[in-house]
Amino acid sequence: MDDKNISQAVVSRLPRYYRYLGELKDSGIERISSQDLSKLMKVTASQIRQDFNNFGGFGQQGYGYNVEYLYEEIAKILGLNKTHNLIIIGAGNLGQALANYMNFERSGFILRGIFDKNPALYDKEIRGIAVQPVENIERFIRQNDIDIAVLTIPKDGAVKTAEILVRCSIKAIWNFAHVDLNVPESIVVENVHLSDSLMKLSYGIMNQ
Amino acid sequence: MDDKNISQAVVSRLPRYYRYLGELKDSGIERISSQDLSKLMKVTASQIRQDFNNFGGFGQQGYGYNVEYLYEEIAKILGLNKTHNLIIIGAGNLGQALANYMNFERSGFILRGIFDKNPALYDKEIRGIAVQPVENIERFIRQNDIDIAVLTIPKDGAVKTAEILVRCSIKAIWNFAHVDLNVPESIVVENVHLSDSLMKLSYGIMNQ
DNA sequence: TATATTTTGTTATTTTTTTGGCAACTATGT
DNA sequence: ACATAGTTGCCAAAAAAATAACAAAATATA
Repeated sequence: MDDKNISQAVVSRLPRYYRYLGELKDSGIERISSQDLSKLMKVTASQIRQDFNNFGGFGQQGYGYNVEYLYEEIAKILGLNKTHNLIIIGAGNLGQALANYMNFERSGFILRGIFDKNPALYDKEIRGIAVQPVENIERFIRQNDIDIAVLTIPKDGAVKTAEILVRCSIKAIWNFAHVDLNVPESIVVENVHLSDSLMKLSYGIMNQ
Repeated sequence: MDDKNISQAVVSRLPRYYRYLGELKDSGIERISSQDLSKLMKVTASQIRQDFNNFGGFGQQGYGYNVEYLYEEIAKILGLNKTHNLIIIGAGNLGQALANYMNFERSGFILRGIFDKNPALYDKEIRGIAVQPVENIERFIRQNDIDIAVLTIPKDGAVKTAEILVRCSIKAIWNFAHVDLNVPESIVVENVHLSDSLMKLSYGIMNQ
């Protein structure tokens, strides 16, 4: 199904398709054509068909796409039918916000542990999970089958912590630190550089 | 300086250049060639030169680029030499995290107000700024020269609030809600869809 | 049932983005 | 002062991405 080399551009668009299809499904729409979806999403119908056809033919001529079926297929492509255990490293404002904010369980991402280097936080519980010392990270990952580490610590700590995560053979890092992590190709890194995003917004203001 | 139509791909890379140049500057490096920078950043030297040349010739043959000069020029391109007044709408976990987390002032983004619809938060102060009722938004924006609204509320509220922001002629919206805002072209919208990002990460795990 | 309409999957074309190549110019060393 | 090595800015080529076009197949309609 998920073949050779799908371009990053295509993958980036999948979550948006998934979001729109979810909304269509929730509002009881059974089928949709690429043309109707293109109007809704403000992209070309051609792009929609091209994107889906990277993963196989999900539609039917003269009919269009079955919303629920397509929704489920995209979920599979994105791996949302599997569950992932994750830990948050850095229990500061952002770490706590992510722990509370994201509806992890509902979407298959299960928060298993929270870590910080500040002892003042060790008696604190977030969503029923106690904050642990960072020294425990390595053992915890190995013992609890953790796939994903969320890095919400300052950049110096992030680089050092990434080295630990590499040693534990973590599968993926969701990196909120303002630094590029240098890890082997086999480890997935998804960066969320909020300051980069704000700078792009600033550029946008400057240029109409 | 900021000419006709710079592609979004180029603009997206500017904050990363800015980050690397800042680090070079802080470590006392005076000059750098596109080739050395390309090794550091793991992109091609050709792309670096092309990107910079979209905005003018910042380098010198046989010398390279002066780090501090280039750093400042990129700051200007991104509009970081100007200050922007912003408000946060939604004082939940994420809104509070952003208020505390981002070093707004240092980077020219000045937090002027925080709004929420929950009265329980109105006596609360975040970074010395009291949380206000959302009913105040329109007047506050007009009276305090607000450029940017940060939307950290659920999607239903976000769509309705965006309509208010359009009426106030806000310049830009930093949107953390899981919905695409439908606003006039003249208003800059920068989306941070965290769940999209997590889905991309999930896809990455699936496909090695 | 026959016909017109809709709509996909796929190939072809166009556009955009990235990379390569090089003349012109600068710095440095002798 | 001169030669050598380094480096940009820009143009050309290549690669990638987006869009258009259309045959084939299904649905809808009369």
